[in-house]
Amino acid sequence: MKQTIIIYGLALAVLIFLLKFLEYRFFVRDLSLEFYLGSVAIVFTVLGIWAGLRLTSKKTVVITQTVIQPDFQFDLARLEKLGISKREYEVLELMAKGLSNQEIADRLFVSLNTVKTHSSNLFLKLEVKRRTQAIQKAKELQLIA
Amino acid sequence: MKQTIIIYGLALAVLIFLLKFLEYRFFVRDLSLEFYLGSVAIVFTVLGIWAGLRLTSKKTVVITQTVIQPDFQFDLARLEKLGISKREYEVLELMAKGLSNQEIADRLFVSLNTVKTHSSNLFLKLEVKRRTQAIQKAKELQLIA
DNA sequence: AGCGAATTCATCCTTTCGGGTGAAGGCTTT
DNA sequence: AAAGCCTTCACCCGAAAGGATGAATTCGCT
Repeated sequence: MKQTIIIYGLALAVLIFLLKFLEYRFFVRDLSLEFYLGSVAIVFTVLGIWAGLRLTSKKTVVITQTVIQPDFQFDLARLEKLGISKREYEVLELMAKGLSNQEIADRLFVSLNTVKTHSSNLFLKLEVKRRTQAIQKAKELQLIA
Repeated sequence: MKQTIIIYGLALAVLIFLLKFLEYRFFVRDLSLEFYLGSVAIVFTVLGIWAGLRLTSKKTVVITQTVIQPDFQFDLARLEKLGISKREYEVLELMAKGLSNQEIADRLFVSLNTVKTHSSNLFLKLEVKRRTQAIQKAKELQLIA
């Protein structure tokens, strides 16, 4: 979250700079105000869409590999029984990929503290003490692949 | 999709109307251009974010799939190629079971420092940075079950 | 006997984890 | 409106993990 704001802020600064630059360099004021506003609107719409995408992007990596597999089915009932939320599950997935809390935070666009909260709750719900055990147990319970 | 575009268009129209209205009613031109632009930027950023969310929140289906390897066999050649020693391998195994360094030390009857040395060397040889990654990579390489 | 690898342990230091607590805002249900 | 859960974030603190380096001992092999 903090990172996203920072990036957005930087982009904003750059854009403002560009606008002022254009304003003084090419006398944009001479152009119609509507055109000016339109440009700004378009740019920020795109920026907004980008931010929106970043904030909700979820990489769905499909591992394709042959071999007969006894289909792993997403046991939602099991998740609910343990009271694991969607966000916590996302953290669990990334955790199982070997990412550090900071890396998970960056990927989910939340703060490190948030990830720590989620992981702590995860450990409680999975009744484990460490992330390595959480990964193990999650695999045993077929919560993750 | 279509609905989103329509709503976006309507919102756009309303905004334009509002802007023109403000412009003529309250002489917004007298306000600083920066303020005017800022408002537009903010509004369209929000609109963009909203649109981005609408366009992507359709359905994030997570396709998970397990891939189990046929029979696992101890590939000693692979171990040697990586230069992983017996002791390091033992540490790796216990590590993969979710044990802490201290627990591994107790189980192997060595000191904590020794385990840390082994694990550090393991990380170097497996070219990873954390134990979770080491476990992953070891499984990929079929070094462990 | 000697060389090299493996094993063991240590110290110092930094980073990462994890526990505990509090809190704010959003969303849902009652 | 109130209650409850989810999500987010913050702060503090201690434990665990990891990096760098040095060193002693043992073991296998020539």
